[in-house]
Amino acid sequence: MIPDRPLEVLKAIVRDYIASKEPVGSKSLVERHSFGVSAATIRNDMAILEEEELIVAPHTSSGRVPTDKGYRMFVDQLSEVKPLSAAEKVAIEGFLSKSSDLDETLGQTVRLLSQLTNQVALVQYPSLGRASVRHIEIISIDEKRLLLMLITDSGRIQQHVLEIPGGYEAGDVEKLRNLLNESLTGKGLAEVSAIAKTIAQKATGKIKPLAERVTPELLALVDANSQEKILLAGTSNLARREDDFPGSISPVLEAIEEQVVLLKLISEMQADQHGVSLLIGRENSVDALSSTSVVVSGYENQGSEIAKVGVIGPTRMDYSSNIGAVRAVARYLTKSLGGPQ
Amino acid sequence: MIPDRPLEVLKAIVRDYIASKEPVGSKSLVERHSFGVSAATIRNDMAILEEEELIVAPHTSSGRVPTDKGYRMFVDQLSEVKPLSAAEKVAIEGFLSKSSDLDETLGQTVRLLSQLTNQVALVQYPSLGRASVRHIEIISIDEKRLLLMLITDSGRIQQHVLEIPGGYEAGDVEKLRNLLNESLTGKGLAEVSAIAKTIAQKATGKIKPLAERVTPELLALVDANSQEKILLAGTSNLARREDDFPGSISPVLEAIEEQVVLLKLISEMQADQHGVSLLIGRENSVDALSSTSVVVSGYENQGSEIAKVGVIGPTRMDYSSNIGAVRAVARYLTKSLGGPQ
DNA sequence: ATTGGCACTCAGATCCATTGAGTGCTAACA
DNA sequence: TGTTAGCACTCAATGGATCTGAGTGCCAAT
Repeated sequence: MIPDRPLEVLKAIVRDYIASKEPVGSKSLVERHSFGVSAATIRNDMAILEEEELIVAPHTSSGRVPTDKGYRMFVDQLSEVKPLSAAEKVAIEGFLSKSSDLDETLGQTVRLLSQLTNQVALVQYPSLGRASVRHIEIISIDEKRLLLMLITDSGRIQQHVLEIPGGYEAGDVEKLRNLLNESLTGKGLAEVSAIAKTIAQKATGKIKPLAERVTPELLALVDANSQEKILLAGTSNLARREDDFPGSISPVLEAIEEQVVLLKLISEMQADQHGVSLLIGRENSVDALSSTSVVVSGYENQGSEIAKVGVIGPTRMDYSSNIGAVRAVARYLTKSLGGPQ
Repeated sequence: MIPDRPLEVLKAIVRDYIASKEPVGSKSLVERHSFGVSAATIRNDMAILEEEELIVAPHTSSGRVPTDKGYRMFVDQLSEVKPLSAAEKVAIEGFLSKSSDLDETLGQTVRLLSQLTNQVALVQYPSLGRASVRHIEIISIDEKRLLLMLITDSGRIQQHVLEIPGGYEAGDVEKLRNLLNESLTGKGLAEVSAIAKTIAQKATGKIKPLAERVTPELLALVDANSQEKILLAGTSNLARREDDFPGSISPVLEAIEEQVVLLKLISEMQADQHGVSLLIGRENSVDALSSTSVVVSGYENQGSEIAKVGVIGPTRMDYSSNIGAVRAVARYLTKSLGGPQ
């Protein structure tokens, strides 16, 4: 176990390093903070911290820098996070109270979060594990094309245009729509595939060919729907902090653009005491992201946790305020989505 | 007018500089190309080019680098562009023949183009100047919410969820939908706003409150629809070429993320002889983009030119192949969109 | 018009000495 | 036992000073 004062020293080192980007030494430490002991004593404490691999010296004789493990201990010790300023709260309220459309809401959220934190913000579209069908709609576009829509109770809307080479009759479309809605509304997405197949078989007479054309597309929509999706904003915020990345930022940007990688990463994260979860540096398994940290929180849609929202930035980030911002935005997002019910 | 050989020298300089990123000098020039004259002669030619501000020497005594004006002359001289490889053509065909959904098609296109060129690719959503209403749909989501949809003949689909605090009756919705479609289908978007207002006034009896709730939202959809929109892909490709940008790339990335700026830029561009239009370096008015070039081509949807697709990258880019790729992708995109008609 | 020759320039590499922040250790101290 | 002052030591960074070489501009000869 690490004694008290060394722990304080660690916190001070993290804070100073985050603020200055310079390795911090014993002298500047006693100057800036009032530990009531001399630099030599601090040096002894720092030796302990180095022993524990919480800090490291970039060069034999220079100040110390927190390791991933050091940051981790720092955030775990973090009892309260920096609350948002009044102005920030107003900004959040204003942004999120506008719209009731899922796409818009998520888009605004992610832009807001990136502005609030000056980091790259990300939001995951509601996952479909527990979602169910709210409504299925088939709309006539022209003589040979239909628009098939699937609306889930999580508010996600998926649509696809399909060609009907031989044309169709309005009445048949109407019948099929009613049939589909009767059998599928309220069912979980997982069940849809089984049920839809029997519909195609049971369908009688004229609407059979139409049903056989439409149901596979419907299944494709379900699939596309359960495909996870991420929205990003503020990529340039990463570039602005170029020098926090050893070689070049480009591999980092590439990794972030790769949705699959990001999805895997955040889906494995579990919320901790603050309702917020974070991965620091090499704690994540993606090599290109070894000098970034990810801060996410789950948000809820109509009462059940469904997806994550958060930021990604250099390990040397202001954890306290980022955690605060992510948590606040997740809460407001939950409120905004769950509200109208 | 610039004599023949100096022009050839300019071309050689551009090509060598694009390939090597090193300022190119008279000696390496005669080595790599067979001009049949000595380095001293080339130096004289280079003096002419410098006089014309087509090339410039970064330092008093170093090789020359093309200026924006030099690049411009180079591309204007470019009689044929590099054709795509067979593999690239296959990739394009494969990518674009899949889907008939506008969103998907544009998304795939932009990713394809960014891979093909290793640049940041962009595609503008069809503009709405000449678009008209194909269909308006109102779908019941639950007791107190409706989904309003606007489908234009350019294939763009816009939707919005709206709350009806007091609830509504299915029959009224049906009536309103029919009313709206009867009066608006086929009308240009510009006319919609005038017509919709009279509808709200003319609506009688029970459906009047509903009409008054819905029509403003419909107008909002039209607005949102005529708002231009751009899709980007491959931002990390810019970062990979960091050293082509003087200070830092971050202002460049910021400018590119700023859709308004980009839209203004590309909407002012007019196609030239290749069906492709380009802005080189400071030819564009955005300061942050002064060391980038933009290559765009218009694409058509159902026969009328509606929007642009292209790439943006460092001035020191391979114009020949980028022009080729942009042109090819624009053509295939036109084919893919205009096809199903 | 082209060329060989030559003096000149200047960015970049290399080397070296200096500086100073910071360390680790030890011996004295409370 | 924990704290401190003192001191020798390390090493990245800084700033000349020097060297090198690719490349230029110009001139006289062809």
